[in-house]
Amino acid sequence: MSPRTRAQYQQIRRQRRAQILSAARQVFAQQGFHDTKMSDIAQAAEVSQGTLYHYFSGKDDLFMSLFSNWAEQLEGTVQELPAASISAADKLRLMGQVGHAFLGSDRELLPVFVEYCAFALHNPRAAISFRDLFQTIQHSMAQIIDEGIARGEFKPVDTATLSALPLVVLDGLILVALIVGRDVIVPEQVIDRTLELVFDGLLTEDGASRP
Amino acid sequence: MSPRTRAQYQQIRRQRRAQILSAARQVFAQQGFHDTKMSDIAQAAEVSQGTLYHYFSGKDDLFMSLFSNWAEQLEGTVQELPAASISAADKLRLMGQVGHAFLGSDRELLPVFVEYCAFALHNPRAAISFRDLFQTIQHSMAQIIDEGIARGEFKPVDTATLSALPLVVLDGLILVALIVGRDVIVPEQVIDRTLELVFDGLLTEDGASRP
Amino acid sequence: MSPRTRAQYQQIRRQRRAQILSAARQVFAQQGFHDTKMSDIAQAAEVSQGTLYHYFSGKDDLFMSLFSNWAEQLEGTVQELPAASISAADKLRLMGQVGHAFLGSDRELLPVFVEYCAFALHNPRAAISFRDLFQTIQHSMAQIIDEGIARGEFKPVDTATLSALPLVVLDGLILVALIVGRDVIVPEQVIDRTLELVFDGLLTEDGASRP
Amino acid sequence: MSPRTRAQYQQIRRQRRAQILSAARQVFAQQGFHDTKMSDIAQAAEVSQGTLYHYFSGKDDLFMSLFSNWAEQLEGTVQELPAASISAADKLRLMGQVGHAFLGSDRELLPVFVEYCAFALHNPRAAISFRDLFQTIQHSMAQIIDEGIARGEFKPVDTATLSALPLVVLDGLILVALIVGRDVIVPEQVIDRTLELVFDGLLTEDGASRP
DNA sequence: AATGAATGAGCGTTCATTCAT
DNA sequence: TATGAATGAACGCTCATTCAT
Repeated sequence: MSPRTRAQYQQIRRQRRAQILSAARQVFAQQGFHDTKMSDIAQAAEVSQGTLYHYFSGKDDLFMSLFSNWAEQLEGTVQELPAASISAADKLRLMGQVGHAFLGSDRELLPVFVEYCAFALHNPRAAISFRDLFQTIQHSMAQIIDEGIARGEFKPVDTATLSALPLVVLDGLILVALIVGRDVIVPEQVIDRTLELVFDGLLTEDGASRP
Repeated sequence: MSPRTRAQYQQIRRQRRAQILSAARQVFAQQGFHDTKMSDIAQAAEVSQGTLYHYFSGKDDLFMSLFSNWAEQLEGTVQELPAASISAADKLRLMGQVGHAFLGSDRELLPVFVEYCAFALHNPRAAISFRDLFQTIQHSMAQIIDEGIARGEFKPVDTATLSALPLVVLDGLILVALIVGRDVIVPEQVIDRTLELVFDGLLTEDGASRP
Repeated sequence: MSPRTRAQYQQIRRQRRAQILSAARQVFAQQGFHDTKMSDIAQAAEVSQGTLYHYFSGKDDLFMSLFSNWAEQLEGTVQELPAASISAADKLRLMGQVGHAFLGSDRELLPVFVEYCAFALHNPRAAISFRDLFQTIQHSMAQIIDEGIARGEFKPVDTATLSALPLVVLDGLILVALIVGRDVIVPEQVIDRTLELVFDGLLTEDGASRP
Repeated sequence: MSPRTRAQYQQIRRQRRAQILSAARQVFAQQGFHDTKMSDIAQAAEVSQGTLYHYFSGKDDLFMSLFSNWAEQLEGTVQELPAASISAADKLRLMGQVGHAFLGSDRELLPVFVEYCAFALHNPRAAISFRDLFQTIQHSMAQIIDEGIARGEFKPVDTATLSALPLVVLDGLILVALIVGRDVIVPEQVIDRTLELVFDGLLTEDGASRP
């Protein structure tokens, strides 16, 4: 009877937006970006096609919002790492755990991630979004390494360059694992074995003797 | 106007096919797979659209042939590595050089490569082609590592798992470098620094003392 | 919060309606009928889209109401002309002044007027509205001419036909002036020179004496 | 069997283009620009929708080509007038005949013409095309008037301004006649009576002697 | 084999209108 | 009455592929 308040409208919009993003995630994951029709998403979200355009300016925007949403979460997790009160080596191990979690929890999003990379090649805004994620992770990684060096845990290394490795390796793993299959490559194992290898090379005698 | 021999016809066909593939490589590299029209390729190859279909069954086939052509060359190069009469460590260094070459020589193909990965997510034949490349490289890598271990150059490691690293890292580097730009990441440096790090951890005292 | 009287409600409604029509006039004038969205009008009028439909049955109705509003004013002005206590020739001159005023005062409405004509081609109700305007003007014009003939001011002419000229010329002028621009044609000059021509006659004595 | 020659292809294209334009003329005339779907035109032309786009870049282009085609013919006719070896007054009468012909021969195109004017309000290219037509006619008219003045047939008048009249009056007539109907206005009569009026002068000696 | 005109299913997007609150 | 979220039919345009010559 009485008209909805502004707050009620905001609530409705927030819910609908989440509902659409959720549906889009499922459909994009199953069918891929290019084989997904807006009508598919509308159907999955149980709204009309027109409604999609009240919340997103188009298919591209919807796709990018999906990525942004997810990237924010990952960034949040990674940014907390350097502040933990554990050794730098353990922080690296935690970074590996983040990789494990990433590969495991949102598994349906992994193909979407790959398509997003291809998408970003020809979409500057998407590229910027990706670069921000990369630099956030790189920054955390650099902090950890530098701390390790300062503490005498790690040998002195080219921090700027090596801090790129986490996302590089993770991306590569996702790519390869999705295409060749888990029967050919087990990404979690690659992460763990690589960390071990790196530790052998990175740790000082001091650091290596840690319990 | 003298009637051509069968051999001459085959020669002409081979040339035309190469001509089309070359044009496709340029156009795909510049515009991306999805933004490239068959008419664009026809124009670049200076043939009619119909002619494309005399040499390839469709756009997908053309795209996959492009990848296959290039993968064969890479496989050839990598397969020769294990047989070289140098130390295992040097073979790893050569593997790094192959990465450098890959990143440098066919730079225009790198975006195509990324798109091919996304393409392979939803195309089994393309996935198989990619897996073959992966396994070829992995196999060579495993031979080198095992040889290094057998010779006492390398510490004993999980060969099966670590031999996945070359393509994983290379793929990740291509992905990230293309999107975030060379001003943010220099893939060749990452390769070199990573190799150094790995050598520190991988080489035995014996191997490490090599010149 | 005291309950409004019926009269107050009607007053509010009248104001809102005028507010919407005013906004519509601006937007239609700037963007044209087909490029104007109901949401544009709602925004300009600072009401919601739904409110528009409380005052007008739809976009067409809004457009036609705009025209009617304006046509009524023009009709009122023209209908007063014949009763003026001046010579018939001066009444014609006044008719020219009305044209001037029309071209000058509501200049932003002129494109809307042209679009309304195109609109009326396929909308019978709009056509009737336009015809009423035409016939009102034609009727006044006929009265003036007949009066002039009766008084001996004018030669006897085909009143019924010539009385169509004012709106015909005015429409043509609006059309042409809007499209080709005022640097190519100055409609006020055309009106004045044409009136002079009509008053004086084009032919010299020689030309006038043609058989 | 043998491939078509370049000339054969040109022939095919010319025919198809004419075929499509002809169909478009009919459909646009019947349904109006905005109510005409490309599929309607395709159906009327007995080609597929895609074919339309091989010959025109879109609906707008098709519409404008229609106008251009027809304007060229009218321009051709009018441009020949000044060179005729008859009196200037007779040339004016011929100009009137052109108007008659215009109103009669392509009667189905008249509504399209009106819509084109509204279209040109918001399409610069269309406006230019219209302006070219206007100026061509104006130029011919100016030549005739100047010749008449030079010969002593006509009184000296403001040629530049009055030469705008033909298209202005014709446009106005088309507009009004189409909307109010031929039972209310007969455009040919208006042309003829107006020409008579212009030739003879409206005012009596008495009226003419007014200050 | 080569040509290029023709196809037509398909899709992203728009926007006037409706309706629950 | 006022709101604005929701609707969904509609349409212009694309482009990989086919086919007659």
